[in-house]
Amino acid sequence: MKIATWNINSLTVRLPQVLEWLEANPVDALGLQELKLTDDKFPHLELEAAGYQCVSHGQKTYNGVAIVSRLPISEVVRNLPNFPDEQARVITATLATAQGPLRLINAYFVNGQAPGTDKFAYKLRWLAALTEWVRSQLAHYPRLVLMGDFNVAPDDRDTFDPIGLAGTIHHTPEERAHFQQLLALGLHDSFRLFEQPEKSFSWWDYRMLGFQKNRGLRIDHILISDALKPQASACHIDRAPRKNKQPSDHTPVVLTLAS
DNA sequence: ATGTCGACGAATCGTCGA
Repeated sequence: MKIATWNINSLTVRLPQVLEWLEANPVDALGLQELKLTDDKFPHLELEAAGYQCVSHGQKTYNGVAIVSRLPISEVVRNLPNFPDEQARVITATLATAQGPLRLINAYFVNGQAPGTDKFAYKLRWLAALTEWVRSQLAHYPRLVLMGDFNVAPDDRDTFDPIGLAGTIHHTPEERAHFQQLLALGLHDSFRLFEQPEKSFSWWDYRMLGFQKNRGLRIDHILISDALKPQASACHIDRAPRKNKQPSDHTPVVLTLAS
């Protein structure tokens, strides 16, 4: 089975690309981030016609996440129960797979703007709350996936300019320590379980020909629990959608689990 | 620093967030 994550930067604008991508890449589950629409505007009919059930946690203008799945969805939790938040950033659900229940946490991590700002402080508080949520979920669901737009480049391989961008947002020691704390819960960065091309990125700035120059970051991740690790057979970044005429600034990451 | 997007409210652009 295949599971993917994609920050689509407005589902209103990108729905045709999502449908096109799913047709070419019929994954079992897709986590979306930055819907930028409310739940009443979520395009259930169009995705159902493509064979997918969806659960969403949206809001107007900003943020918003959804799980799009061919597998039955249950036990949906919106946002972090331990962290009251007006921003819609997390949706957690159970997928009924042939191997049993799989707990899927799909998140749009806080951007954080810059170290020293209020937004950065919010990012660190949010990260701490997320870690506790993942810890508690792992205790109940050994088969667990945490994926989404992490807004963290875990190490120097994950940025086009490790020296020039050292200490800036996505690259700070605090953010990277939080990423390591997530791994310490018993999770694995599935992308790094396999040999990958150098300079593999999942996001490129719209400005200054970022994609054309491959000035990007790897900030979209799929973390899998110890129990799922033996099943993982591949993980790759699909750069193709970034070449579309009106692309998202992010591109999908796809995990393959052997049955 | 920002050369790009997208949403929004109020206009036919300015502001915010990323």
